[in-house]
Amino acid sequence: MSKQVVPLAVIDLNADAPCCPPLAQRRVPAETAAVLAPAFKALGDPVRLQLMSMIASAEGGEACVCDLTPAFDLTGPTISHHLKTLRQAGLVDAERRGTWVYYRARPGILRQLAALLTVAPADS
Amino acid sequence: MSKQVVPLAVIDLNADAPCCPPLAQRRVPAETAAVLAPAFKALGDPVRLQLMSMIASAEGGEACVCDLTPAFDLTGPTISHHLKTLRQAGLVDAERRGTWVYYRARPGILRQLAALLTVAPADS
DNA sequence: TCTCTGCTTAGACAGACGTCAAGACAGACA
DNA sequence: TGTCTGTCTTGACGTCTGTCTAAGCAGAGA
Repeated sequence: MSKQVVPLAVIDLNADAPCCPPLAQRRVPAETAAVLAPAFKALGDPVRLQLMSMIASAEGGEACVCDLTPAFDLTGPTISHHLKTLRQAGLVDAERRGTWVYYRARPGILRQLAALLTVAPADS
Repeated sequence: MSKQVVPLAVIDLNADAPCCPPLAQRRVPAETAAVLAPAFKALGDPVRLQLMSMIASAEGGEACVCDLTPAFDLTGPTISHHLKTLRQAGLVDAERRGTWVYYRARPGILRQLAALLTVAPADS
């Protein structure tokens, strides 16, 4: 797992414009890879991928933990742990309002990742 | 790490057309998540992200292991291990020609992943 | 056939990850 | 204020991952 999350902020993960050219267009520099790989890693678990999707596709753009937890055969702490991983990867934001905690997706970084994976329309 | 790679082939990772609507549009079903998460996981390491980029952006669409290995401060077997991971995730293909082994990216699955991460242009 | 080069596989080890149980904390309501 | 509900944090345990060294396998050339 080559070390741990690098807290580099050289790349603005919240910017709307893609930070980097597509992966297939130019070689990704080591610094960029170190920043973006943790985000891919966070999406590399089926539970987190579904959580991310549930949050991003939720009405109003945010989802309550109380809605997320029952959707899985996992305990509350485990879901909380996965949500923390998504938060640390910069993929979601959390906010407590009263009893419940609400999670909201950060579209900026999703755009960065999508842009990086973009491939020319016809060359398969 | 929630078990191991699921060998499901319900989703055609080589199809050119996206298999699934964007993650932020509709909730990703468990089966889809189980198939696509390993691909994200494979990209979740800085070394593999760079390898993938070097292969996908190489002239002629393919890269020789002999060109990839010297680009990292890692031993040959370690690079070979990472390439195997990318291969098992369906992200690249390998072919031996004479003495050297060449790796080629599979644009289909990259398109699937990019499509899944696609976000509406303006909602951040 | 023999030897050399290049890549993969096998085995081992340290560290990270996924999961759970138990406890702590924050807010709502009587 | 006291209690209840709901969520997060902490600690522990088993498994997986990333890396290395050593060994094995496949072609090329003498």
